[in-house]
Amino acid sequence: MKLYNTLTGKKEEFIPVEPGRVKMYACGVTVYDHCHIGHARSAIVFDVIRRYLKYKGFDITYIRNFTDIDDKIINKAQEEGIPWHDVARKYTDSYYHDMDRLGVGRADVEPKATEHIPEIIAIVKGLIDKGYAYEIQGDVYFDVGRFPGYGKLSKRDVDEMVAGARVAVDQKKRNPMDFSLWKASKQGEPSWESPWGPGRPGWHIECSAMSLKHLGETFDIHGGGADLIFPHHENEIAQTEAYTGKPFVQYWLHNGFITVDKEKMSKSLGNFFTIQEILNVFDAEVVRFFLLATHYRSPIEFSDEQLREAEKSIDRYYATALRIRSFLGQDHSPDNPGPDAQMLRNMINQFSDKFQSAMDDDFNTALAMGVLFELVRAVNKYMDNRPSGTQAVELVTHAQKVLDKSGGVLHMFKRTPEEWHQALLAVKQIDLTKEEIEAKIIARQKAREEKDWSMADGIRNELETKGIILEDTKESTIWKVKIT
RNA sequence: GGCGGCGUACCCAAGUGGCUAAGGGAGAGGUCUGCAAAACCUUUAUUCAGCGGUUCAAAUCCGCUCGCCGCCUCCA
Repeated sequence: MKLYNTLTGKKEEFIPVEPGRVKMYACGVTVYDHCHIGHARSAIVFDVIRRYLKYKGFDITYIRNFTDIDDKIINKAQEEGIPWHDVARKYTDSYYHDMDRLGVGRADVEPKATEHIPEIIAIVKGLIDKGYAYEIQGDVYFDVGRFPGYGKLSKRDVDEMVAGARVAVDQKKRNPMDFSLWKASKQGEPSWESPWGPGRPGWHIECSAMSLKHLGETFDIHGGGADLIFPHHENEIAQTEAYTGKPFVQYWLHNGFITVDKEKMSKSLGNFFTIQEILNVFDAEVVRFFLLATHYRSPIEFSDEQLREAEKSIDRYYATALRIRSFLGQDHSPDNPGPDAQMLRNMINQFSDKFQSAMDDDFNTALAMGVLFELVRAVNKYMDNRPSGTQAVELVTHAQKVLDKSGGVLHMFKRTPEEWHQALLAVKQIDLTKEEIEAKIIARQKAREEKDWSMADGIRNELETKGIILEDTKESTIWKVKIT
């Protein structure tokens, strides 16, 4: 298995520190607002990576943190006139609500910064003792000049950064690049007692404290959005390695951004769509598909059109799933494996290898989904010839199994076709119940038996104007939500 | 200014040295169907932003040019 390591700038063979075990940490969110689709991307990408590593048989420990104390949370608390911890709780709840809907699994440990204050203080103290940090008027800064590897992740040179610095230099710092480990609290701000007086953690130290506590000094994978490379992850490396004297992380993984009109979606530009907004119009699985149809490091342009295409693809999958089920439920007395049996058998045999080699290549979910849809087409083609008999049943059952298994890794295609259409009924706000539709189908069926085509077509057209498509098969008539 | 990345068909998107350049959407034609829809088949890139180079061989490596984006400030 190869993965692209930001630290080396290359795809590398994945060798965990401890054979068979993977320790992974992904930066979560600062809980000061609702999550947007960019947060969803990061969460889903690492969710899939986690699931795939598990599928490969690794014993994985996955940590994803919450930053629950921060300037933005304090500001939000002032804006809303509520205590800061209520802000944190409110948006933590919102995060869970969104992620549960998107099928993002809970991490093994989901630590919060405020639950690790003693650990944070211990590290800050240790860094001061070792001469890597200094205290001024209750603030503690990391002395970047003392850490020779500074810039190795983001490929930056400290002197050049200082020369090009766009941010006002804090006079208290020895070096403009030095960053906060501990911040003295102002009057009325949340604070914790520390050897440097009342204060709160700096911006990066929490991740060091939490990963150290839950994963140890050196672990395998650390992930997050590409915007965290600098300064967040660079600073994490500096403070953690300075503190432990050991390598911090083996593989750094960073997901690309979501763009709108080619520009990065971000809070400051205001060009973002919250997860809730999108889930009002599209099913969660559509969002998941949309995000996984592109390699995780590439930018994704956000658009309704792309989401609609994702919706069509999923619909195609469930249409096939329905066909498979009805095929398997049929009478299979004549033994006729059909002309494409060998072709399908070959496809199935190759499928798992192709799927895995796609995923093994830096988690290429886009390619993996291509492989999946190749098999979908092959199964449809096979069933088109109306094969029958035990061999045919065995083949189609096998195809269904391998599709299910790889769908499980992506955490998609888990529902029944009925559940999918039921979900679409809700999300498209179609003013018909399943029962009403089924009653119409029965009425139409009667008309069809009487060869009253105008009546039958009238019912079909009536449903179509309401967004429901009818499809007549040999066995029955099925309904689907119209996708445009 | 420094560093990094991207540019593949009408659209989205895999492919990073060598079999016919995946897959999806859209369009066109066909099979099937009471008619449809779905499904399937055929079709849409002798070509991968442009130019030059390396090589027996390049979309893939190197150089230059053009265009776009990201990070350098909180940011997934």
